[in-house]
Amino acid sequence: MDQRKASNAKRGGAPTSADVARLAGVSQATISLVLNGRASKVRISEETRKRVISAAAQLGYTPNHAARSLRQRSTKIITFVLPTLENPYYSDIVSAAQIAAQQHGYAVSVIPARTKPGEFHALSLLQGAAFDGIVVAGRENCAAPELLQLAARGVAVVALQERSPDPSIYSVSVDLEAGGYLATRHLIELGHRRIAHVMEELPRPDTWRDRVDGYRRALAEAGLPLDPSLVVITENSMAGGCKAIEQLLLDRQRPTAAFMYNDQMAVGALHALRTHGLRVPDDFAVVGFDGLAMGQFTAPPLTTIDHPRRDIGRIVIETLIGAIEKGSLEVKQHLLPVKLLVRESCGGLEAPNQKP
Amino acid sequence: MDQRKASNAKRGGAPTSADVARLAGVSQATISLVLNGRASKVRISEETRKRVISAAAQLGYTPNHAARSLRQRSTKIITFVLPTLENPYYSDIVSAAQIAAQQHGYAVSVIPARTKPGEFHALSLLQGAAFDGIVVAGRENCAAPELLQLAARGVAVVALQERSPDPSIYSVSVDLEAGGYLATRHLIELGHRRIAHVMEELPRPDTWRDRVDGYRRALAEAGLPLDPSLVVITENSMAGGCKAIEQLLLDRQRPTAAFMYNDQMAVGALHALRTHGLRVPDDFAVVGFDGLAMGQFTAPPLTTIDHPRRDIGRIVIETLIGAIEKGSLEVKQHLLPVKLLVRESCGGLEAPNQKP
DNA sequence: ATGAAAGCGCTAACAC
DNA sequence: GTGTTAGCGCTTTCAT
Repeated sequence: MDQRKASNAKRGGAPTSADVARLAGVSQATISLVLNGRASKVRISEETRKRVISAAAQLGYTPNHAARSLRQRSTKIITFVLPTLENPYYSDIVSAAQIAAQQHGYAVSVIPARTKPGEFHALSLLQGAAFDGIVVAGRENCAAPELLQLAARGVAVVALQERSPDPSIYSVSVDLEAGGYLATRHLIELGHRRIAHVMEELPRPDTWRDRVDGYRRALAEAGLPLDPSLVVITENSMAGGCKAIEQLLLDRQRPTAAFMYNDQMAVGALHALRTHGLRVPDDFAVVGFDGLAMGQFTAPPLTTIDHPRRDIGRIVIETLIGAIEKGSLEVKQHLLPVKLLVRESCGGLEAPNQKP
Repeated sequence: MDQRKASNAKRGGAPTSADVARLAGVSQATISLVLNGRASKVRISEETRKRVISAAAQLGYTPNHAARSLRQRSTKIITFVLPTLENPYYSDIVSAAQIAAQQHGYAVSVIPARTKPGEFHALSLLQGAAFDGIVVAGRENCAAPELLQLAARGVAVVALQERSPDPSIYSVSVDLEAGGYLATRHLIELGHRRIAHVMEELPRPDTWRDRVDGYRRALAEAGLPLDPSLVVITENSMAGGCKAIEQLLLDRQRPTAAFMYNDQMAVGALHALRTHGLRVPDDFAVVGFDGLAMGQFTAPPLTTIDHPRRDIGRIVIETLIGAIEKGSLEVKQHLLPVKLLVRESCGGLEAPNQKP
C-alpha cells in the first residue's frame, strides 16, 4: 500500500527487476543495463553499478526467462531431440556441445522423443520458439515435416546423420559408408570370406549412404559375392544383435564374421556367440560401430569403428550458433571421418580360421 | 501499410495469434479461447470456432512459448538435471516420466550438468522460472544451495536419491540400504566370507543410508568381520570398477566376491577378473546394482539389484505435478523397494569355492 | 457470443 | 548518467 505496486518478492514469487530497482533506488532500465554488462559502455556510474549489483544479490534476483525471451525473441537455449537416452552414443556429443554452447552463452537441453512416429509431437508442442536452435537425431525425427516448418520460421536446425533435401536444414554426419568399408575390409584382410552384416531397418535407403554401402563396396573390391542371406535386419538393441546372430548361426553355411550396426548390437552378438559356445575371435569375428567406452570391457574387447563424437558436438554447436547469429552459412553439410579401432574381437595378427 | 501493423508472418517470423485473428476476422481473444478449448464453455459459436481452427491451420500457427509462459506464469516444462547421460540408468526413469508428464500436459527435458561443482551454474542460469518443476540427480547437484532458493520461489523440486534437510524439497529414492543388504546376504548365503564392496566416494555419509550400510548390516548379521581393506573407493565408471578389482586382487588375503556400487562398475569388475584369469562365478562372484539391460549381456550375465525405474519416473512426475498444482503434498519422501535379480555372476545353487 | 484493453517481466529507443 | 516509455505475444477480466 506504500508502493504503487506490491513487490513481487513479497507476493511469494521470484523478485523482479522492478523489485531490484526499488531497493537500489534506480529505474528498471538501469538494472537491465548493469546486469547485462552494457554498463561497460561507461554509461553507468560505478556507484550505481555497485548499488544495483548488491541489491540484486540481496534479493537473489534472476531475470525471468520467459520475459527476456519474449522481448529479445531469443531463448539462448539449444535443444537436442534424441530418440532415446538408452544408447550412450550421444553422451559425448552432448557434453562437447554443452561446453561449446556455454562459451557462446547458450545452454543445451535434451528432449527425448519416443521413436514412435506420432510422438515427435512432444517437440512440435514445444516449438513456440522455445528454443533458438535444435539438433535432431534419429531417422523418425529427422523425417518429420515439422522440421521444415521450424526452419522456415527461423529456428536453426541441424540434423545428425541425416541429409535433408531442404537446404535450410544443416547436417553434421559421420562417414558411415567409409566406416562400413573399413570394418568390412578389416575382416577381409584377416582372411574372412563369409561376412555377415547385421543392421537396423533403414527407411529411406536412398537418402544417405550407410554402413551397408561400404560393406558392399569392400566385398566387391575383394571380388567377394554379396550373399543376401548374410545381411540381416533386426531391432536396434543388444537383444536385437543377439537374435540376429542366432539366426545367422542356423545357416548351413555359417559366416565366420559379422559387422554389426553399432556397439550395442555387437554386445548382443558377443553374448549370442558365447552362449552357443563359439570363441571370439577364433571361431567368429565381430566388428562394432560407434566406439563406445563399453567396447573396452566386453569379452573380448570390441574392435569397432570409432566416431569423433566430441568433434560432432562442437561442430553442431558452431553450425547452429553460426546459423542463429549470422543467418546463413557457407557450408551446410559436414561429413566427419571415422577410424578403425582394433581391439580383440577380430583377432589382430594371427590368421583366423577359414570357414569350418 | 494496409494494416495498422505488419503481419508477423510476412516479416518472416512465426505467425502470431494476431495474424490468425486477422485472417479469421475475429479478435485475438477469440483465438485464445478457441485454441485453448475454453470454447467448450459454449461461448463461441460453432461457426467462428471452425473459422479460427482453419485459419490457424492455414498459417501453421503455434502459440509462442515465451509469451504464454510469461502471461500464465507457468511453462509446462519439467526438467531433469542429470550429472551425465553416460549411464543409461536414467533412461527408463526419464521415459516413464515423459509418458506420465504428457498425460498432464507437461513436457520433460533433460539438462546434463557436468558434475564439477561450479557448473550447476548452467542450471542456475536457466532458472528464471524456465521450468515449472525440476528433478535433480547426483550428489553434487543436489547439494547446491540454489535448489533451496528455487524451492522457496515456488519451483517444485524433487531430488532423486537424496534427502534434503529442507522440507520444501521432495525426494524419490530407492532403498539403497536394503539393496546393499540383499546383495551382500546373497553372497553370504552362497558361502562367501570375504566379500569386498567397491563404491564411489560419498561426500556426506550421514545424509542417507547407502549401499555400504546394508553391506555392513548383512555382514554383522552373519557374524562376519568388517575388514576395511575390503571396502574400496573408486571412480564411478567401468574403468573405476576395473581398477578397484585389480587392487583387491593384490591383497594377500583375496576376497572371493565383490558387491559393486552399480552395474557399470560391475562390468569393469568382470573385465578385470577375466583379464586376470579368474573365472566368474567359480573363482570370484560379482553382484551389481541398478538392473541395467546391459547386465543380461555380460560374461557371465550379471546378478544385480534391480530398481523400479519406471515407477521412479512416474512417481517423480506425480509428485512434481502435485506440488505444482496443489502447492503442497502430504508425503514428501518416497522410498521405493529394490529386488535381487539372480543371473549368473554369483553362481546360483552350487556352493562356490571357499577362499583359495 | 465477441471485442477492447490491460498487463505478465523484460529490454531498447529515446528523452532529459 | 539515468529515467520514461513502448512494446514482445499471449491470456483474461470486463464491457458490449
